[in-house]
Amino acid sequence: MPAAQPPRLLAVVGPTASGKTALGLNLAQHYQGAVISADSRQVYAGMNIGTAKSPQAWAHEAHSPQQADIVEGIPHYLFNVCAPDTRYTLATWKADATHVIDRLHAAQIPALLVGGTMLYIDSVMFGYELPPVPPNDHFRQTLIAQDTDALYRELLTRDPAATFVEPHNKRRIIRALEVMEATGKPFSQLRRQRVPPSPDCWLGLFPGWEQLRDNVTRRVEEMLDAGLVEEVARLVEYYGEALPLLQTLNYKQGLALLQGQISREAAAMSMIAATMRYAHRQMSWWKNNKQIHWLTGIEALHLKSLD
RNA sequence: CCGGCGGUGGCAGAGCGGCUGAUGCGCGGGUCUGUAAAACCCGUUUAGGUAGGUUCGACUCCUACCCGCCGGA
Repeated sequence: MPAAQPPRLLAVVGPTASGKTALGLNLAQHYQGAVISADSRQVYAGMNIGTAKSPQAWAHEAHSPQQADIVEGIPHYLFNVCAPDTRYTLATWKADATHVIDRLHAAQIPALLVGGTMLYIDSVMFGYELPPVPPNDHFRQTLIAQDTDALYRELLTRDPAATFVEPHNKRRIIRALEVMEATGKPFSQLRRQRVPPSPDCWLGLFPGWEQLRDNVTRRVEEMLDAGLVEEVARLVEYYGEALPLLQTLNYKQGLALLQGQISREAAAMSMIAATMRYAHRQMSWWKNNKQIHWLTGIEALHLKSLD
């Protein structure tokens, strides 16, 4: 629970369409804080409607990560910080978020980490120390053609403790090999390095599956009405239909709709199903985090009187 | 009305006269340290239109009927 003392760093998590954006905004207004979006897709300029960005934060041009978009008077960081054809990963986000948090703390401004990208939030809240190994496209390309089983055997040969890497998850196996290639150290060792869990507060918002489905259903219609297909058309025009980000939830269906492959009704149904699936994965992740104080939507409405 | 083709799990869709009837999707659960709205793993408990027949044994062969699609009168 938020105390009378303003938090330095508060994570507001919850599945997509749970209402956490509104909750985060309310809390930020209450504490006179700033919001940092912890969302792997909202970082992209030009991906506005399908990522459920607040209309006030819609943008087609990227700006500096240190610059905030203002929503209802509250600074929101890490929206629109790169173009859809650039690589922006966990490490990029963590570095940007850390800089913003440091600056906010220096100015005594509470930072509210609001978003649904589980790994991103954990990276900051648990202080992940990521191996300083940027993606090596050449290295990856040479391995991607190889047999997954052979790559896995090589991984275990080089690092017998790396059994937490799943045998068929080629992407992760290659990443582990990439890190070892660059550092010469076992991947399992590097992964364990982390600072003690942050004492800061976690707030979770989950209104229940039925309510969530209602929210999602409504939001999908709103996205289509707001011009999701036009947004997709714009992305296709600028970056081509092979843009990997077009495989993102909502954009994938928007593309199919744009190309006349499915009806609007079918697109909406598919969007709802995909979003609910994502929500399940999110909840599955947070289930293990005992630090989260879970709220339902109704409790969240009364938060202002809780301090 | 005649002829042809087809009816398999929630959906799509294979093989086979006898061994647990694939596989994909969906659904449920899970993993997670540089693609994470990604990637990967596990599960989904007696699924063969109906009625007969042939056979030691039929989802598989035969007959009739029902239903669907195509073509012809």
